[in-house]
Amino acid sequence: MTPTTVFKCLSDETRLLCLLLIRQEGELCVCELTASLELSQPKVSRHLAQLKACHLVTDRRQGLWSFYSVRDDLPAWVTSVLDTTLAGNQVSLEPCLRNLQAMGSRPERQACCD
Amino acid sequence: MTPTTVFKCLSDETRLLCLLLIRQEGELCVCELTASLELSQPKVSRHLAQLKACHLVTDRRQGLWSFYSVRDDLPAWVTSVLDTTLAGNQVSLEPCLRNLQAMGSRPERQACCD
DNA sequence: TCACTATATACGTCAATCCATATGTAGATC
DNA sequence: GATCTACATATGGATTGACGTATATAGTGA
Repeated sequence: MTPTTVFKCLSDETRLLCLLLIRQEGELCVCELTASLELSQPKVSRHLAQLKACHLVTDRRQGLWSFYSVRDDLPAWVTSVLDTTLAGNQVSLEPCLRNLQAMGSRPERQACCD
Repeated sequence: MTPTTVFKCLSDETRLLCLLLIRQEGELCVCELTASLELSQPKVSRHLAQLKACHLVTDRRQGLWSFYSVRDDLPAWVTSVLDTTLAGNQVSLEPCLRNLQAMGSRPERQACCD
């Protein structure tokens, strides 16, 4: 996991917002992210696939939903970069979080067995 | 200064290494960076121009040399991201730092008046 | 089995980005 | 002024990357 690879993942707005939202909420599924970001499903899905290919997130399947979360085995500096970015940019997440709150029927999480 | 803009700057290996080396050494000129990274002068110069356009570095002219340093008025989270990345990736700087040491006549710094 | 929902991927297109090479500019020295 | 050094920028080509649209897959429930 080279710094360049990591930053390339964070250099696209859709991917960065997905990652920060997932980090903030702990776990989110694709439909929550599309509602939150007001983006098309294929677009979100494609970027999540990239985040997964770069080993920044993992997914687990529960029924119809794919829940994504930030990997817990990341190098310390990567986690630190993520959390610092999250803390320093809460403002840009606010509209997304509002959309998430306003979302009708968010899928229920079951006890996870990743 | 949006996170996406910053990470786009850090997502190219040449730019990232330039930035980390500059941060580590405090101040470096173009010829020191080209020697350190073993890259062509136009390539280094072009990436430095991008870092400057993104407001991550400043330059000062001293005689023939242009000295670049990381801006000291960056948002706190940006500085933190930079220093965390630097601390977590010392290994990848080692060969560059060796080249820098081995460089023949490094330009002398004069008392700066940026 | 059939329909429905959530998600993933394939394809073609367009824009952004990086590079090498060549050339321009500015300061220093003779 | 002529020349040299350090640095900056312009150009054109090649690669990468993001997108919308269409389609495939997989799980659910009637």
